[in-house]
Amino acid sequence: MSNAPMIKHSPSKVATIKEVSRLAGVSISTVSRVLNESGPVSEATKLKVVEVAEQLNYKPNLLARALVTNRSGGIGVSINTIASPFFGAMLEGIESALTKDSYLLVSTGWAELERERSSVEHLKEHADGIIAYFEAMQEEEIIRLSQEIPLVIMGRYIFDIAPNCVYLDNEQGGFLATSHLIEHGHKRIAHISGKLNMPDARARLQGYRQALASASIPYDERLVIEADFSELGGQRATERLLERHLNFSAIFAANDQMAAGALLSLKDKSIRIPEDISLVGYDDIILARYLSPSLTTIRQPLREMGKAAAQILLAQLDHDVQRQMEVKHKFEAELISRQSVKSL
Amino acid sequence: MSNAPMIKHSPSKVATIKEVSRLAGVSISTVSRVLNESGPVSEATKLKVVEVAEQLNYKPNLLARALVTNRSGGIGVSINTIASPFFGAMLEGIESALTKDSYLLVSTGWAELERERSSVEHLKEHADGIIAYFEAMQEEEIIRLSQEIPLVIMGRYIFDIAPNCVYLDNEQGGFLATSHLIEHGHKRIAHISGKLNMPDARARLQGYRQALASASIPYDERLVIEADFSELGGQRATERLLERHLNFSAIFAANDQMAAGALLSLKDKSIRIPEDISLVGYDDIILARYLSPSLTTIRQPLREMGKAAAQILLAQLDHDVQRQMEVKHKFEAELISRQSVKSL
DNA sequence: AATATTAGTGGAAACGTTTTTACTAAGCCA
DNA sequence: TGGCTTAGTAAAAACGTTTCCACTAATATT
Repeated sequence: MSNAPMIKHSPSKVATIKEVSRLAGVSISTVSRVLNESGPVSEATKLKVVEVAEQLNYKPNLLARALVTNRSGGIGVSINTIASPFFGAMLEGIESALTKDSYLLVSTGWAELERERSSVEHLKEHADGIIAYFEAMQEEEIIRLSQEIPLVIMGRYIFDIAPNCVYLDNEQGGFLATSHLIEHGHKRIAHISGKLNMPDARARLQGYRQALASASIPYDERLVIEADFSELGGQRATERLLERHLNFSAIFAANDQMAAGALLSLKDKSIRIPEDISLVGYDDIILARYLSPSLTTIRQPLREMGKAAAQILLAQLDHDVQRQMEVKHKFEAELISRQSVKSL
Repeated sequence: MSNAPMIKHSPSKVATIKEVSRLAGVSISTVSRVLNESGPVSEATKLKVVEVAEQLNYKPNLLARALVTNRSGGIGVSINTIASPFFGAMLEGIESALTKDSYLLVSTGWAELERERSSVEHLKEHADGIIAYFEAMQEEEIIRLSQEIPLVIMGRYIFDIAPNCVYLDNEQGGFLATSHLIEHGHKRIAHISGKLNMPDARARLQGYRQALASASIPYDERLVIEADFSELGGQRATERLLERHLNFSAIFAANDQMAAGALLSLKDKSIRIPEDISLVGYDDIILARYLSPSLTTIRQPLREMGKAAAQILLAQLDHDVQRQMEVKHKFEAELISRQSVKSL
């Protein structure tokens, strides 16, 4: 390393509005008016100012601007984890909706209450508004939080702050998945649910029950098992399910990761998919396409939802209630049919 | 929506340092000294100030602080895309190294020159320093950029700014992958490389050649084909490779996505893996574990590398050259052995 | 013709901090 | 005892903007 080159940082004195005003022979306020188009300026001075600004390569100091306008442009996003196709897609959607002078600020909460709290606390100090996917935090706390800073909640419907929620119709999604299996002749359908303290998990289970009911299939609670949305959880749940000897012909897992776990367990026991047991997941993460067999699943329009969340937040920051309402809040799930389901 | 509740934002006047000073009966500067421990203060006043600050729930306005210190705390990260296990892991590593008063600012460049430029241009205005993974941007431009703002480059070694590079020894990685195949008795080994204008791709190819040479296997350029790091590219490359009828028994693909594409192509032609052809990928993205057969691959310690990049940048921002040098810059690849390789 | 509006401009306040400078009183060394 | 350092504090400058206010000159309105 001793022969490694040293990097010289040219201090490169950046031009301030003051220098622009001096060189253009006008006042600071006039420069500001020209650059922000915030007041009447004669064509001649406008030209002059723009020319000088260009020549000096003047870039307004965003910190100074932020201080006086009390708007930094930061949009904070709090999610469970970054390295997941689920949140990744959401983030991409959010980023796609950002305006030129806003920027994306990411912080992870790891689905733990304390970390979700500190994540959001941190964002509160730096961002103008927050988009959050909370897993651990309870409604009451979220509502309180939304009184302190503009907040859009993803993946969850909370009545008190409904205009600030972007969510999937999970009941419809659960219904869709289960109906798909029923249409393929399945009657004994197991369900691996997520943690039932989460509204998402409850809604999917509800959709499952609805679909059964619509087809006049009796609900058997022994066919339903609660797991934790993780791959390992899916594995364990499947094993316990098999131990019950309930003779089911299909499984609907409340997310793809659990479905992947189920797949591993079944393969382990030499149970063939879809010949012996059909499998449906939920989320359509990238993985689903690559599993073998590829996984039939429910797709959430995550990018669109992320985009909507950002649009709602930006509208709210502009106090544009109209625009905020016009954005779509409730999204519909879609069934992606692949190879893990077979007709009985 | 007409019955949707309205959210009332309590303006919740936040306390300023001025009010703290008034209530504590001291000057503003004293408050600042207490809170930043930046000067001598008597025990008595210290206590008083802390008490009042606590009582008012005083939080310094970070924008004001940033203006005067000329440090926002923002760490900008420019990457190809967020929704990928590769960059996701990197981001997690970066986030893990951030201090309490720095925050993560993410922007995507989509591997296109223009977008990489605007991404970084945007970050320059908001962040104190930047960590970037550039795919399209050329060395010369990167070097110039690094003179304008503290910049750490990931996944690439650039001599002129070596102390600011965090990268994998890709030659060693290519060597590892190829040697693994050779150890399993393979002699005719094809290589699907990435775009060869990228140093990573060149280094991996170089490692491949080194391994062949070490085993005294002659290099056959017809066994090497250039693709673009994408799944589809891997598919096409495999098909072209097969058309050449070169009778190879193994493929080393320069990343997992191309390996996944190769897998699809081979399955399509009813070629069995690993019985007929062995396959090694590179990167160990999550996908690799789930492919069928699961993919033997080369792992980059992405989290560690992201963490190192952040540490280097933070050290540099603190003008701590010592600390900056102590962080590891060059990382070693590791072979992850799974089911896609079989002895001949 | 008198008055009200408006375009166009500059000066200065304000945003909420950190930091520099200046001052006082006390302790120390010679 | 007299000058020198130092702890402890306050006042004020500085950071670089936006925005409010005041002013002039020109134009429009009555």
